[in-house]
Amino acid sequence: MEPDPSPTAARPHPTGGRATLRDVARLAAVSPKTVSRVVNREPGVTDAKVAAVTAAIEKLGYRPNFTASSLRRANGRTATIGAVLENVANPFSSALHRAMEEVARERGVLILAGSVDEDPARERALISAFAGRQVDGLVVAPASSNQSYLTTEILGGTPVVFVDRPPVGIQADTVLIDNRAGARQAVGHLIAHGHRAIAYLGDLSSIATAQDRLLGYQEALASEGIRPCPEHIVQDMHTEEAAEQAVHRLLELDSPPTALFTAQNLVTIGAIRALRARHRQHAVALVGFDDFPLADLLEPGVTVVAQDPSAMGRLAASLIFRRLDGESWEPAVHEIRTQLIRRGSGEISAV
Amino acid sequence: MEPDPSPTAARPHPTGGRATLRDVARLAAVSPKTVSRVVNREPGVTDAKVAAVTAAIEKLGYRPNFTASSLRRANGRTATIGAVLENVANPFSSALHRAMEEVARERGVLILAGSVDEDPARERALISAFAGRQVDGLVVAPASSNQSYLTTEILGGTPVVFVDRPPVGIQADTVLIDNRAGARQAVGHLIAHGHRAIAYLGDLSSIATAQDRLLGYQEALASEGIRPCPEHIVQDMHTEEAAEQAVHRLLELDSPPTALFTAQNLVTIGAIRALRARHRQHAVALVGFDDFPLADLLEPGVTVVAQDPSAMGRLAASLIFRRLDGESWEPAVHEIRTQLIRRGSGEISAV
DNA sequence: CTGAAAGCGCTTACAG
DNA sequence: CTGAAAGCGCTTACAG
Repeated sequence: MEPDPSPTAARPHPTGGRATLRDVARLAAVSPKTVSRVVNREPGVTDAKVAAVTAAIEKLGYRPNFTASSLRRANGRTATIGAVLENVANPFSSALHRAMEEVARERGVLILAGSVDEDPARERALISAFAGRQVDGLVVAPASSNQSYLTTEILGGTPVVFVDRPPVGIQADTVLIDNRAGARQAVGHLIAHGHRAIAYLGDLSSIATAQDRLLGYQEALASEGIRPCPEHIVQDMHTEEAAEQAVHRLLELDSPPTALFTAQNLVTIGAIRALRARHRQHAVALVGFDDFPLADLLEPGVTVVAQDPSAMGRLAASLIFRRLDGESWEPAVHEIRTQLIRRGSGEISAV
Repeated sequence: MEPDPSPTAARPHPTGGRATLRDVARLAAVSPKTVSRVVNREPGVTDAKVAAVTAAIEKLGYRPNFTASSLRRANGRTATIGAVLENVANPFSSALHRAMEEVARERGVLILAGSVDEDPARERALISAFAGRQVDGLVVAPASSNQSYLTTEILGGTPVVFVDRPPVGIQADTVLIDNRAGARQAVGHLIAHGHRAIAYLGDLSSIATAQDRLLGYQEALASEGIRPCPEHIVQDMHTEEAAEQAVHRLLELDSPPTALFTAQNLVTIGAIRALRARHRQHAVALVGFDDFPLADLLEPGVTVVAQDPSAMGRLAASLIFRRLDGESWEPAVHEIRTQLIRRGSGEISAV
């Protein structure tokens, strides 16, 4: 049995489906080429024909098929770029997305976005789906351990920019936070407030940014001649709950830390929950990596090293567009600076 | 001057650009149709030809042009749906987006998303750009005052679902929060805690949801025989700052409210800032409409009437897909229930 | 099991 | 100023 057409789905056109440029041409009694001229606002069509074509377009409810035109058009551009994000719903990714959209909109370009959720298979599937839809460029926050499979796209002339994490096995423009410097800044701030027993709580150690933040932590301590207690370094937490448990365990140690450096968003939140549960939020210092909404409304306010996802997104998008405009340069790494925001939790002094 | 090709952009194919199905056919010494069969995993091709084609694909770095194939394919589907959101970076929109993505991914469908920012012109521009790219369906959180211009799309057979706000001037599936009932629930909760002087603080009165929330507020009061003080009703706030100012003014009235019903997210945050600044957060009760991250970590925790954007997004996407699968029904409004979450701020009793 | 011809909706490259 | 022919990369509808 044929599926019933929707009751509201009357067909304005006898052949079913939408009106085409040809239909408009027929109704306006001109050639397809003339309709094309009118649609694309090319000059040199008599007013009478423009009027006839416009009327026919109106009458048939004709909408140009941009997809078909880009197949034939000289540059073949689809005016679409793909954004491979960690998770469109998390504040960092969605700020990136929004900033890219802003830059893209000025050029009439749309964004196709998708979430990877740290799944390498999904990274590849998304990129392949985007490539299949002929995106003009690709902004990728990589999750897999190697992106050399993208060589084909880059060789084919599609600009690719990596954000947040560096690519492996391939050269391409990359927009990163200076994670090491940011972590040094955070930990240095705690040291300046008299802390020496500073714990590191970080995300999956497989993630490059987590590795860099741990490095920065170690460097900051080393530069002050502090040797971190191995028990104070906790890695591989990817949820609030894991971080919460870890902080509980840390505070039950014989020599608990007096300060925490929480190297990722969810880890920061989890740590705050644990401190709250123990009524220690005004006693144990905390600096988090990555800002989050309402951090200033908590008590104490949460001191963070803030990233600037909007700046990253804007830069990533503009690199894409500059390449599409024909500019050319050797792929480079762009590092966006972090900013320490003092709100209280990081200014608790060691006793 | 011709733009220089990027130094890394060597051309694997003599004609420049990417390899096509034809190139593969030539290299594998088969017809284009056979390559098409292999690419689409159609049965009935000899192993030898499959191997030859696969090798050629590999050698040339061939990627099928899905856009071109959908132009010719019987159903013409692009496996893409468009999401017209308020702002991809706000938590409500991004939760909607994410939920739609989840449903879409199961079917290999991608999401094209864009932000309207309450600008009617952008709503139309986005929808037109999506339609031009032949999206299979459209999920729209409308900002303009009339959506009848979408009639053409719906008549053309493109499923359209409205979310968060009802469409005007057109019949289509719509997924809403029960704003009136939610507001009644919030205000009823405050009344149950002894409050009679309850302020309403709401978003732009031009927005349908804001109107419904005000109605719910008025109904809840009326049902208890309470007549609201006109000065306690403040509308048309669209930023945190505006809400903050408004709360300051309310608390300086001769008869200030003892409780606040903040009918939107940013308004809630702004109100909390004002209460904090006056150290009144434990004295003035507050119930917000719409949940937000960390609401439970503030002091007091923020009592809210929560919407369920994930449920809305899932439902909206599945309605699109059911229509695409050929199901048919009269357009209907689906109301998703709200949920009161008690966290402290709403349980402060009137003195 | 395989392929030649036609065509999806549009633009290019011409010719008049 | 206008249009007929060819073709973008692919699939359809056939024929063998």
